[in-house]
Order: sequence, then C-alpha cells, then structure tokens
Amino acid sequence: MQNHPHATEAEALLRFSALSQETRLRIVRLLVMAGHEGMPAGTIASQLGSSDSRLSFHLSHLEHAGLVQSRRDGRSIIYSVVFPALAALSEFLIHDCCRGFKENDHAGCQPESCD
Amino acid sequence: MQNHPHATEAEALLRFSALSQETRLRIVRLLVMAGHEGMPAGTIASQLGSSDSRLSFHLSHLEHAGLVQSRRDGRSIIYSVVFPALAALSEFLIHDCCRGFKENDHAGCQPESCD
DNA sequence: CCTATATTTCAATACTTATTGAAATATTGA
DNA sequence: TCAATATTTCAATAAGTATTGAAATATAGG
Repeated sequence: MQNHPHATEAEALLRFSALSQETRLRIVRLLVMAGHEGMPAGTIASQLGSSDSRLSFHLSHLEHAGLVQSRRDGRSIIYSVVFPALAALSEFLIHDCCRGFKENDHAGCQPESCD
Repeated sequence: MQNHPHATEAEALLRFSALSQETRLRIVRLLVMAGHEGMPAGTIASQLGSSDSRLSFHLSHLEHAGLVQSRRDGRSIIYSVVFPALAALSEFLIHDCCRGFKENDHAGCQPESCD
C-alpha cells in the first residue's frame, strides 16, 4: 500500500456491506480476474448462474458502493472493478489492525499479523 | 502481510457482513485501539452510547465471525480483537486486488493501488 | 423502421437482521 | 446467603435487503 487516503467510516461501511453478500462477493472476484477490461453484465450473469435482473440489482449495488464501474459498449454494459477502492478498503483494515495501531503505541497487534 | 492463509470465501462473507454495521464497525475500531488488553462489554457500551443488550448482540455477532474474542475477568467480560482475523481479511482483499491479479498476468491493477 | 438482443426497472413477496425493554444468569463482596 | 453489579437472553416489533418474473428502456443490424 502506498499513498491512498483511507476510506471514511461511511465509505467502509457501504463497501463492507456491498461485499457481505455471496453473489456480490463472487461478482467482485470474477471482475478482478477480468481486469480493467471488465466483463459484460450478461456474461457475469451466466458465469454465476444468476438471472439478469438479479445480477443487475447486485451490480448497481456494487457500483453505488464505488467498488465497480460500468461503461457501455454497443448493446452491452461492461462492468469492471475499481481497484483503488478495493485497495483503500484493504488499507482501512490494515491501518486499524497494524499501522494505526503501532502509531498509537499499543502493543496488541501480533507481529506476524502485520505487514 | 506475511504467511497467513487467506480467509475462505465463507469466512470472508461472514466477516464482511459483521463489519457492515455501524455499531459493529465502531466496536472493532474501539477494540483495536484497546489492544490485546481489550475492554469490558459495559465500557464499550458506554463509549458507544448503546444499551448493554444491543452491544451484547453485536459483540456476539462479531465473536461468531471470529473478529473478536472474550474472556471473563471477575464480573466483567473483556472483549478484544482477533488481530490475525483482521489481517487475513485484509489479505483476502489485497490478494484479489493486486497479488492474485498480478499472478494471473492481468494488467488491470493500477500499480499505485498495490503493495 | 422493425425485430432481436442486452440490460434495467418495478412491484410483490419473502427473508434476514436490528432494536427494545424486561427477565434471566453469573459473579462478587459484605 | 443477600444485594449489587455485569452481562446475556428472549420475544415482540421494526427496519432493511434479496428474489422473482414481467414490463420498460436502449442499442444495433437487417
């Protein structure tokens, strides 16, 4: 991790909430594998075996949380992960777990859990 | 991050879900600051301005998710964060965002978002 | 311009989760 | 053992979230 600002508590909440649903977590993992090129909504739906409307619901949930973004390509809407958002969320946890903890001179963080 | 196994998808889901509630996210952050020494349930409740029963509900939710642990000390139950669990969850995201991504030879991860 | 394709929207229903306050449990110290 | 303290449990209610299928919107190509 480098110089990303941490997510605010409200952002973190929104994003944890977005990731706390099986279909959405799978969407994110699938889109991570697809890279910045992304994947059309319909392809995601068939890969995950979900209906289009169900996927659309979860995709807009993820987009609202800032974890994915979309662009139109012809008839398709291509979704892709917003990598900095994932990174910032990681950092939010890491900060709380280790970095911020050390900065505050507490000793509760077990060394092997940090960095 | 070092040699922690990643959380499984089911674990990650349980933990993201636990973190996706305002009171619980605040509990975790408060307990992180308290270090391995932890904090009695009642103190957490008064710091967060919540009722005891409400806090108890959220604390057992967090404990069930493996994010906090408890021990009895006299009349009090002391709660503390399970740091390796937080670290593993971070790693779950980091892996998906950057490491696993690079390993799979995709180019979507923006360099400044990784490590 | 008409039809097929891709996706979203919507309303109804079902499901899950949170809040409240009162009662129950457990521990301590007098 | 009794009263006080600390916390949990429980049932009722309230609030939030997901699923379904049908209808609506948007784009593309013949």
